[in-house]
Amino acid sequence: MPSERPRRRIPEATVARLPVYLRILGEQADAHVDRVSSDRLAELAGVNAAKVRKDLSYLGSYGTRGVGYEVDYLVYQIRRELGLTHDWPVVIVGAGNLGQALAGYGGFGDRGYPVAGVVDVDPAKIGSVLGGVRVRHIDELAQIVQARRVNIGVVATPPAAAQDAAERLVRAGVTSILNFAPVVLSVPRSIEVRKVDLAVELQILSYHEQRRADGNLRSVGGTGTSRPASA
Amino acid sequence: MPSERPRRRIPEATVARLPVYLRILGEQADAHVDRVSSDRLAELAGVNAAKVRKDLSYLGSYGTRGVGYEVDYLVYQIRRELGLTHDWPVVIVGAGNLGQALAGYGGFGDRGYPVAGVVDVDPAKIGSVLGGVRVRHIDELAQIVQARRVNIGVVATPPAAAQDAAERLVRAGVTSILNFAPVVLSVPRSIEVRKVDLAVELQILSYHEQRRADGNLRSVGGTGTSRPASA
DNA sequence: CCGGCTTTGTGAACGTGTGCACGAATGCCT
DNA sequence: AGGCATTCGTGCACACGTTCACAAAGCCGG
Repeated sequence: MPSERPRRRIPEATVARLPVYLRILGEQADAHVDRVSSDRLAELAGVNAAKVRKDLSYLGSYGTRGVGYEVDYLVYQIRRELGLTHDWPVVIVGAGNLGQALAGYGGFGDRGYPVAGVVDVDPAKIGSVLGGVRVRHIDELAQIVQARRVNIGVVATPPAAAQDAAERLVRAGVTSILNFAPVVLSVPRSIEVRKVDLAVELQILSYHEQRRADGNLRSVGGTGTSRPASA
Repeated sequence: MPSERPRRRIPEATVARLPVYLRILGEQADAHVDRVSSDRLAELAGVNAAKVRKDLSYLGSYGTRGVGYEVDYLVYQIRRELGLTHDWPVVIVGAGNLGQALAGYGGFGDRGYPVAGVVDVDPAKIGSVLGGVRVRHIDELAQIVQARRVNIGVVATPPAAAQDAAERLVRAGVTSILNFAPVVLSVPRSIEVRKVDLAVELQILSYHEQRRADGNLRSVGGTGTSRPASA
């Protein structure tokens, strides 16, 4: 058993793919498949086989030449690298539509990210219960973060409140933020921020659709009685 | 008035930033700011100024040296490039929690992506009304797509149903898909797919938290039951 | 025990994205 | 009108990411 220390510095692009491999490997394990080749894994993940091998090689040499990778062992190694050997409680700021949906969504705690708390500024929302958690006032944020040792905060506020929410999270001791507000958060460099923005995704898609249209039917060259939708 | 044809192929990385610039510029316009420099825009977008200039240069030469960019004009150019001069109706497959949330979420149609339809397989869900749209049976998908000229489909089904949903969307004529299911969709290369996956985002964050913990308290050489220190 | 088959791990080439640094263009002030 | 300060546009070098191609390493059949 080669229990090497996983040497470091995994490229970001690889880190972003590891969760995908992990999910696929989990499915394979459920299907009682005990070995996969990089080729097979690549096919299932929709990427290149060489990329799979290179990605996995950052974890260490856990494959067997001529055979492939043992599913269970690989699952274990990826989970370890992603820090999934224990739970990471999260705190949600904002109990509006999105915050409610997130807290209510079961597959949050199920997957190792239990909701340690939901906070809001609106007194009307405080006290209501979301996904088994009572909504508390945002002033209690620091207390929750410290008591439950929360490292990850979720910003689910309206855009105008997002920056303040982020600052409160940072002050409370959170070091990673998942931001759902369509706002660029300004936080210390040491804080890790990821953004989920529906509007951005749709606009990227419509860009491609637009190109498609431009290319195909160039006859319709309308400079356009353009109908701007309210940004 | 340099009304050039938008020539060239814009790099994906740039396309992904244009929506961010666009939102910021919109805010500036609302605040009656009529000119911005690349420096200012970079600050607001949280990126490098040279990157802003290079990104904008792909749209054409729309700045004025020594002065900056005219906000309104830039907004217009970005909107044009992103295909936001007209609406892009979307169809949502899956009327579960997520589908309901998406359809009910106002800022969908408001931003140029009206919900042309919501479909599901479950007879129990059909007929209910979400965000002003009646849920219809998935067999009506093709009809909706053609009648409303839908190019963008949203997959909001459980994982097991996602691939089928994608195939139906493609068959119905949709050419771009926004996928919320934690599944790698297999579709023709010509179809544009974007994925939004909460679990992946959280796992990327916990990876970084994990590293932080590993680095800080190296004394706990353990198998990973280490409790992360909140930095 | 050897030769052939399979599949990993990785060096090297290539492509994409980033950031610096500077020339070029423009407005403003004297 | 000329000089100065400002800011864009972009060539260039470097970093990062992807893909190819192949030697190394392991399994299996005879």
